[in-house]
Amino acid sequence: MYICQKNMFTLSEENYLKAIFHLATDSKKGVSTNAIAEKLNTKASSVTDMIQKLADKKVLVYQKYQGVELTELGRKTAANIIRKHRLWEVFLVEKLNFSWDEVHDVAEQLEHIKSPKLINELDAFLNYPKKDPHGDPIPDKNGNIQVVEKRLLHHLKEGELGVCIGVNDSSSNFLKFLDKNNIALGKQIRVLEKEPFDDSLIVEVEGKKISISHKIANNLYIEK
Amino acid sequence: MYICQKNMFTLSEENYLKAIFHLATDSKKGVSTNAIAEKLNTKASSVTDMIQKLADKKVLVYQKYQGVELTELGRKTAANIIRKHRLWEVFLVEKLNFSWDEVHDVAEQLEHIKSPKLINELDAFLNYPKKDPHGDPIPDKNGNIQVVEKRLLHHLKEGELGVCIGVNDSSSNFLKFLDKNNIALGKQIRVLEKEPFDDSLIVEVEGKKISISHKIANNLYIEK
DNA sequence: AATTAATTTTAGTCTTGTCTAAAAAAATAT
DNA sequence: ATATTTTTTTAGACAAGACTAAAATTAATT
Repeated sequence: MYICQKNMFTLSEENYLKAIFHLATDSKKGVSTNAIAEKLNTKASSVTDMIQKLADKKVLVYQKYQGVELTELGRKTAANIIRKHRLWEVFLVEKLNFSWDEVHDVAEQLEHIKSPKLINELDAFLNYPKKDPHGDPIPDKNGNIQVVEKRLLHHLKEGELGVCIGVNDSSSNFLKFLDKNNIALGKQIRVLEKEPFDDSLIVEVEGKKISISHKIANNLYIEK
Repeated sequence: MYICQKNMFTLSEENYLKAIFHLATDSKKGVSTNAIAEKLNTKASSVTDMIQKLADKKVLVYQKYQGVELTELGRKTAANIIRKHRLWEVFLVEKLNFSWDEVHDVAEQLEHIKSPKLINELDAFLNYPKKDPHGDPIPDKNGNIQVVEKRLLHHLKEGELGVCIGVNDSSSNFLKFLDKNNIALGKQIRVLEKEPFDDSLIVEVEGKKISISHKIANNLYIEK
């Protein structure tokens, strides 16, 4: 009978799994070595080393020069890390007075704490939240993630109204911009004008007109 | 002008500092290489390597063959880790339904999370607790630890009564034994008999007589 | 199809933190 | 005071995870 390894994955391995998971849901294709390297701020050669190791551990399938794909085990493991990350984010915002632009770095550390009881109790303590402070769905215990129907603000037509339900970028700078302009999850946004020259928008939020650059409109999700 | 390193100490370095801190308060003398090795379940040669590194970082003073002593910086750093450990223990017990014998391993991980805001907010959220679930004092922000006056149950005389205020050993087995016998922090214990042959005691807790071995009596603190 | 460009892998090195075995120093015993 | 035991340090090795530089493979162009 096998004894299950206590700390199944190292910190590094977990970060690779998470990165590959995110890249895979973005592209629906095999994930390339370079893409992983860029996401993790490391070098392609380091990635090659690690994905060989992860392939040995059966969390992904790897063919030389062909990128990687997560196995079911790999997906579940990654989803569990993301579950922990997002639950901690909820905790930080709801219980410890963090704002949504402050949580990422701390959650990045907390997501690696190993204790099933801890995360289940935290889930209960927070009343089983379904979304994190950025509107992202929290995977359940089994690694299933609810699919959120959404589109980018950029894709709304002139005159259309939508409710902000998420962000594509969780960087502090972006989130602070949104705060400054009174844009938050649940707020209504109406596109008044679309400027074809630079793809910027004039939108109305809570009665105020503001100008929104293409980059901003491309990182803000509106309910479908 | 110097830029202060963000993650000043590695996981290993923090564990060494904590171990040395605990050994130093126990013995009031210089801490020996072997003692550190035993505490950390490692080898003396590894300890020598690490204490040289920590001496370079000015957190301890090291003289070949003479053991080590923490500097003020070293003490503060260690106290801060212990502060985090104990605050997390309070959180786990008070908010997440952990029992006092379940918290140690998880707190051992959580104590290494780097975020001053996190720990200050946690402190406030828990209403600035002064003791952890095992009765140990929680260091303040500046690394000061309140000295708790106490003595071992073993040192009570026949007929003496005392209030249980702490444990010397936080192992799950010991704490479960205490639970089983209704011994908890704040409970009164009276020594009825002392058996000289094996140093065991007959004590009364909540009206019940129980027999306590020397080892138990040597790990239970009574208020002074 | 052949050449160039980009991506990926290999080979070899480095750092951190650990280990074993052997040497050196200190403590203890005779 | 000398011999023995214990403790501590040194020397050399190893694994994980990262890096650089060079080689191999695939993709893109002409």
